[in-house]
Amino acid sequence: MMDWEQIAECHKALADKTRLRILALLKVEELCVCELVEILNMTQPAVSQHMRKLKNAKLVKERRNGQWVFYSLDGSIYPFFQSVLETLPKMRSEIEELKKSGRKVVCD
Amino acid sequence: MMDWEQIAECHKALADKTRLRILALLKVEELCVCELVEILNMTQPAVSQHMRKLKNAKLVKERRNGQWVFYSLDGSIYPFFQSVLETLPKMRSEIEELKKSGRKVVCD
DNA sequence: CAAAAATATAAGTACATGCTTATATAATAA
DNA sequence: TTATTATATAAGCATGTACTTATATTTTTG
Repeated sequence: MMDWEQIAECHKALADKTRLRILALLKVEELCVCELVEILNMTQPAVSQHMRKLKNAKLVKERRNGQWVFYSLDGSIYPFFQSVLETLPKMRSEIEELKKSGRKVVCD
Repeated sequence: MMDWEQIAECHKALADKTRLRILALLKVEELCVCELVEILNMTQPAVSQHMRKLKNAKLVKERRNGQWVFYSLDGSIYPFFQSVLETLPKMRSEIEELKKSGRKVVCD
């Protein structure tokens, strides 16, 4: 069973418009920080700090590939996480824009 | 469809240990402020301020009966609210304690 | 190795949050 | 009507949050 503090921590991570948008973007596909910087039009440290909060709350996991760090959804420890994600507005078009602009990171 | 700001507001309301406990208590039955003050062992203004946040986020609704204001769960506008509630630790025993101590409010 | 690119961390600042105490409002009871 | 009980609101304060700019770390490339 989960304790009060941990459930509250999870909702603190969800209690910010920018982090909700990040989660909605990761629902489409994994993304690295520099891609999120482009899409969200925010500074790199601001995005990095949001990712740290999401990671500490165990809502995302990271995977390093070369110079990039790719983030993807996790959240499996919270039974309600999936249904929170389903409520978020769709962000597919923002990622399409990124691809069209040629700024999608391609590696491997 | 719900906007980012409103979803974030909802999670801000859920991002506090005390408010999560209040919701878990209201899952058992509707309660008035003075009962919550007893159970949570907090000052009355502190509880009132938490109830205002929950009400503004549309997670609870209020019903006045005489000098008491009874709060009960709402949250129907958020598709994920029910599954958030199901994750919360049980609080049935705390309300049993209140009844045994003779501090349960009886009216009508 | 030195330079470049991606990311993380640190310090500073403005604003939000959760409590406190004091006071206001509302309904009931004497 | 006056006192009592329940609740709400307001102001003040300590702490937390989300950004900023500056700098550190990590990996790749020449």
